[in-house]
Amino acid sequence: MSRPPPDPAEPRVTLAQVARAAGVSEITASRALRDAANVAPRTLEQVRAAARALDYVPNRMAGALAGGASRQVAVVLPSLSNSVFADVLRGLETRLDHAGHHPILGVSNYDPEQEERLIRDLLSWRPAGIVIAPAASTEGTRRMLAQSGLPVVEIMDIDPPPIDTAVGLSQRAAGRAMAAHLTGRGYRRFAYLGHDIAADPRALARLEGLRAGLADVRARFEEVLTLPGPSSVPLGREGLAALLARRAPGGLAVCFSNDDMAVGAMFHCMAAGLAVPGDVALAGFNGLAIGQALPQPLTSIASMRDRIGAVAADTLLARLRGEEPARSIDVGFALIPGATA
Amino acid sequence: MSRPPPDPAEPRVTLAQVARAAGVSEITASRALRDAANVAPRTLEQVRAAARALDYVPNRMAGALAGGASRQVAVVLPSLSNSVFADVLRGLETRLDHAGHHPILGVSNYDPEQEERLIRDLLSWRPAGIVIAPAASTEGTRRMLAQSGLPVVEIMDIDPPPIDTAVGLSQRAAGRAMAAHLTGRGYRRFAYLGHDIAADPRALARLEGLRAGLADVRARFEEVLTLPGPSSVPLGREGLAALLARRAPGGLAVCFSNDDMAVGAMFHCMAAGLAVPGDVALAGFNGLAIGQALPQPLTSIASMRDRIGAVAADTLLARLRGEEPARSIDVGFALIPGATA
DNA sequence: CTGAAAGCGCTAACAG
DNA sequence: CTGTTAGCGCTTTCAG
Repeated sequence: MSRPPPDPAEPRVTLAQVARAAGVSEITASRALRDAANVAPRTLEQVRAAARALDYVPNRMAGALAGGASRQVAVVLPSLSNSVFADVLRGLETRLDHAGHHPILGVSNYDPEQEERLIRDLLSWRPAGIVIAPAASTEGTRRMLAQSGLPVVEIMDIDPPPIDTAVGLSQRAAGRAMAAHLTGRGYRRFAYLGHDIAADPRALARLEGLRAGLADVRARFEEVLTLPGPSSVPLGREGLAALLARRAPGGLAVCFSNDDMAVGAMFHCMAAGLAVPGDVALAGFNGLAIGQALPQPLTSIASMRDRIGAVAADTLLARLRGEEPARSIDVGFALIPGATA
Repeated sequence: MSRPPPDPAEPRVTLAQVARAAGVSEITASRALRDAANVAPRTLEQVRAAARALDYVPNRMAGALAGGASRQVAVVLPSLSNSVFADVLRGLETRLDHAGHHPILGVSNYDPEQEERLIRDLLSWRPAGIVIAPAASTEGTRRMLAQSGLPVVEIMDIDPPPIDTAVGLSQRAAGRAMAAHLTGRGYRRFAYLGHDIAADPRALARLEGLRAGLADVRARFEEVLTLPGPSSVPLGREGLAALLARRAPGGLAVCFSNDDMAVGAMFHCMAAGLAVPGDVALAGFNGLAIGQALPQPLTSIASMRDRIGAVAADTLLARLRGEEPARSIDVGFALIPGATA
C-alpha cells in the first residue's frame, strides 16, 4: 500500500510536450488550447488530440504569471457559522465556476485585524478581483483594497460609500421597514435581542434602521439586549427567557438580529406556553427557510442572499471584461408578514 | 469618481525592488522574508524594513512556479445548502489559514460530471493537496486524484477504501447505532424519510446501516420514502405529512436522512397536534444546533463536522510536512438520545 | 552567511 | 496563420 508521494516523482505534462507531440510550436499549442479562433482547424485538432492523449492539465499559475488572466477571486466572509454567508458563497461559487473562475476563501470571524491579514494573504495570490463582506474594517484594509488596483465588490450593505462597487441591500432601510410594519400593526412596546453586534456592521445598521422607524411614531426600545457570541438558535432561546424574566410580555414586540435567534425565541415561547403573537410578538431578519417552516411562519425580511452572491459574481466578471457596472447595486429585500407579529 | 482600473497602472512592488532598497541580492531578500534563520540578524532587519517601507506583497504564484510550496488547497464539496458542509468548511478554513494555506473552493452539487470537471480545473492551479467530500464519483475522478501525485484527503465517510487518506466517521456504523437505539427503546414499526439520496453516498450508507441494524432484530422499514431535492426543513415537513396521509402514526418511528428534515417533521407534528414520541417518534442525523434547541431536543447522531474539517486540514498539512498519518482517521460520532424517540 | 546562474511553464509582443 | 524572442517574479541549485 504505497501512497503517492507528496512530491510527485513524475513531473507533470507541460505545454512544450503537447506542442512537440502535435508538431507545432509552444505558442501555437497555447493559442489552440485557449483561443481556438486564431488557429487553423487542422492544427487545432492536432493540438487538442495531443493534449487529450497526454492528459494535459494546464498550469494556470504559469499562465497567470506570464500575463494571462488570473481567474481566481478572493472571497472574504466574516463567518460561516450562519447560513447567511453559506448562501452567499453558494451563489458566488456557482456563477464564478460557470465563468471558469474559482474562489479562494478567507473567513475573518468579524475580526478587523484578521481581516486585514487575510486580505494581504489572499492578495499575494494575485487574484483577478475581490469580493468581501466586510467586518468593521480598519482604515488599513480599505486603503489596501483601494490601492490593489483590482475590482473590489463589497457585499451585503449598500449604504456605506463603496471603495469600488457594492452589491446588497440597504440594511438600514430594511430595519426601518420592519419597524414600520410593526408599528403599523399596532405594537407600541418594543425590545431588541441581538447577538454581539459590536463587530457586525450590518446588524448595527439594521438596529439603527429599527430605531429610526420607531422614532417615526415616537416609540423606542424598552430594552436593547445583545448577547455575546454569534447568532444562533440556542442564543435566541436563552435570550428571550432572560429578557422575559425581568419584563412582562403583555404585547411586547421583540425584534431579533437574525432569524435563527427568533426561531430560538419561538421555541422558548412554545416551551413556556406563551402565545405568539398574543403575549409576545417576534420579528426576525433574513427570511431563512427554518423560520418559514415553523408551524407559525416567522415575521421577517427576506434578504436574497444567493442572489447577492450571484450578482456580486456577475458584477465582478463584468468589471473584468472591462465593462462599467453601476457603483452600487440594490438587490432589494422583501417584508415577510408571517404570523408571529 | 474614477475607479481603480481593472488592470493596475502602477505595477506591483517586486522582490527585486525590496532587495535593491535593502542593498542585498534578490535571493538574500527572499531568504530573509521566508527562513529568517539562514540570514544575519543585521541584514534580516534591513530587508524587513525595506519590505515594510515599500508595502511589499509577495507574489506567491511566482514563488510556487519557481518551486516553492503552493500553499493552496483544493476543497471540493457536494453542497453548501446544508449547514453540514458549511461547518466542515469552517473547520477546514480555520486550520488551513492558521498554517498559511488557503482553500480554493469548488461545489459539485452532487453531480459526478461536474465534480470531475471541477477537480480538473482546481488541479490546474497546482494546489498543494486536495480535500474532497466525494459525490458518487466517476472512475475517471478517482484515477485523476490518484495520479495527481498530491495528498488527497477524502472526508465524511471512512468506510469506502480511500484513494489516499480518509477522515470522518463510519456512516454505516452510525446508521446501525441509531437503529439499535430505536429497537432498544422498543420501537417495532419503522419508516425512512430522506432527501434525494441517489447521488448522496453518505445518506445511502446511513440508510444501509439503519437497515442492517433493523435486520438484527428482524425488523424492517415499512416504507422508504425519498423526496427529490436537497434536504431541508420544509421538505421534512411536507414529507411527513405525505407519509402520514397513507400510514397510521401509532407507534411509528421515522428515521430521517438529516436533522433539518426531522425538524420539519417535528413542525408538522406540532401543527397537526401529534404527540412526539407518543404518536410518532422522530430520529434525525447530524446533531445540528437547531434540532437540539427544539422544545423537545431531537433524537439524533452528532457528526462533529467542524472537527472533521479541522482534522482533515491537519492531516493534509502533516502529509505536506512529509509525515505519514494513518490512512483512515475515525473522528467518531455520538448518539444523542434526545426526547423525540 | 551571501550571491550568481538557471529555469519553473506559460503568454504578450512582435515578426514573418 | 505560425513562430521567435523575451520575460513574468520568484526559488532552487551550486559556489564562494
